[in-house]
Amino acid sequence: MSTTDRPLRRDAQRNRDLLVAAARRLYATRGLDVPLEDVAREAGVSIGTLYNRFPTRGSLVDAALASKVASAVEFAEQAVATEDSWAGFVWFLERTCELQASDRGYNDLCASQLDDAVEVTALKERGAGLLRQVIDNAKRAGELRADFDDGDFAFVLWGTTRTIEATGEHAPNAWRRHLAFMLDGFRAAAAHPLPAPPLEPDEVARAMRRLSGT
Amino acid sequence: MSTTDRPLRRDAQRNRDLLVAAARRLYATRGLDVPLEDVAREAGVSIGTLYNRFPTRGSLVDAALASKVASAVEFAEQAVATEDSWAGFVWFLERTCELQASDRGYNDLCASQLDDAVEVTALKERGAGLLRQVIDNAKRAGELRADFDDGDFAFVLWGTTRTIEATGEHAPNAWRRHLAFMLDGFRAAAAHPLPAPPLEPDEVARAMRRLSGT
DNA sequence: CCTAAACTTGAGGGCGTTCTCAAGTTGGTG
DNA sequence: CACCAACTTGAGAACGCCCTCAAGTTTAGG
Repeated sequence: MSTTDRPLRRDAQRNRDLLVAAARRLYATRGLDVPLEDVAREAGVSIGTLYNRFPTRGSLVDAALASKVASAVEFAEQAVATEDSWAGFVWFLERTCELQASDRGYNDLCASQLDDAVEVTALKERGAGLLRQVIDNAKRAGELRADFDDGDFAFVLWGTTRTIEATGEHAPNAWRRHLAFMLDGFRAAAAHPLPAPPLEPDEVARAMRRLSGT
Repeated sequence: MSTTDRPLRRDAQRNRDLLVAAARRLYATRGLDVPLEDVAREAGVSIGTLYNRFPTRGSLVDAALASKVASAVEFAEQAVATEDSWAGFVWFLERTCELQASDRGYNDLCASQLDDAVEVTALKERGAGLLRQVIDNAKRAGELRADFDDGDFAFVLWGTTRTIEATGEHAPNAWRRHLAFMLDGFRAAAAHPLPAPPLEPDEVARAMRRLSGT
C-alpha cells in the first residue's frame, strides 16, 4: 500500500493501470514467467515505460496479484469464523485451490517467494497466522489429526500447485481429487505415525525460495 | 538398447562414456535443465562432440538415466511379488521416492515426458504395467481403497517430486512425511467419496508433457 | 606407412530475454 | 504561454543458451 509520496502524472498513472491490467491477463493464462516485453506489448506501451513503473519483477507481480492474495486471506478469516472447524479447514483449502486453478500466475505465486513483492509477502504472513488458527481449531475439534503441523500445509500447496500446473488445461477438476486424497489422510481417524518431523517455518520459507529460482 | 549398427571408434566411445558420466554427475546435482555446454565442459570435450554423440537432449538423458529407471522397474517387480500387497505398495512408493530424492535429474524425469528418450519411455511403460498390478493386488487385499486408480499415482509423483525439489537440500526427509500423509489417505479405511473422476491414461501423458515444457 | 572415413573442435550465427540510456514528448504550474 | 520536471520511447548492449559447420585431427585397415 505504498501511499504515493507524490502522485503520478496523469499519463503515467494511465500507463501504470494498463500495465497492471496487461500483467493480470498474461499472468493468468501464461504464468509468472511471461517475458516482460510481452507484458509491455500487451499494454500497448514501451518496454522502457514498464521499467519506469516497475523496476523489479516482483513489483509488477505485487501490483498485479496482491488483490488475489488478499482475497485468499479473507477466505482464511471466514474459515476461522466457521463454527464447524473441520468444515472450515476443508472449505479454506478448496477456496484457495480454486483460486489457484483459475489463475496460473497466482498458482505460480503460491509455490514461490518473490522477496521484492512486498505487499504479497505481507499478506501471506497474515494468511499464515490465520491458517494456524484454522488448523488449531480443527485439531481441537478432534477431526484434524493431532500431529498435523502448520508446515504441512506446504505439502498441500506443492502438491495441488503441480497438479493444477499439469492438468489445468485438460482436466480442470483433477486437483479436487488430489486434494480429497490428502484430506482423507489428514483426518484424525486416518492417522498412522509419521516418519519425519514437521518442517520448521524457516525451512518452508527456504524451500519456497528454492522453487522461485527454477 | 540401440545395438550399435557399427561400433564407435575407440576415441568416440571414450568421449561418449565421459559425456554420460558428466551428465550423470551434473543432472544429479543440478537437474535436467543444466546447459549442454556445461556437460561438455565437465566431460572435458567440446560442445560439438556432445552433439555428435547425442543429437537431441533426450538421447543424452536416455543414456544417463535409463539405468535408474530400470532399477525403479525392478522395484516394481519385487513389489508385485510381495505377499503382503499393501506393504508392497508402500514399499514401492518409498523406494521410488528415495531414488528421486537421491538424484535431482531423476526427480525431474519423473514428472516429465521426453519423447526422444526412447529407452526411458519404454521402461516407464513397463513400470506402468507393473504398477497396475501392485495397485490391483493391494486393492484386492482390501487395504488400498477401492476407488484408487492407476492415474492417481500421478498425484503421488507430482506431489513428492515438488516436495523433494523444494526441500531436498535442507530437509532431505521431508518427502517421507508428505508421502505418509498421502498413504494414510489411500487406505480403504480412510476413504470418503471422491469429488472427481480419475485421470485417463492419455490425460496423464498430456499432463506430463505439459510439465516438460516449463 | 598411407589413406579414407570417422571423429573433434570451437568460432560463430541465431534466438529470446533482460535492462539501460540519450533523445524526444507531455503534463502541470506559475 | 512558457518552461521544467516528469515521463515515454525504442534501439541496442549484454547475456546465456542452442546448434552448425568448415577445417583440422585421429583411427582403423589395407
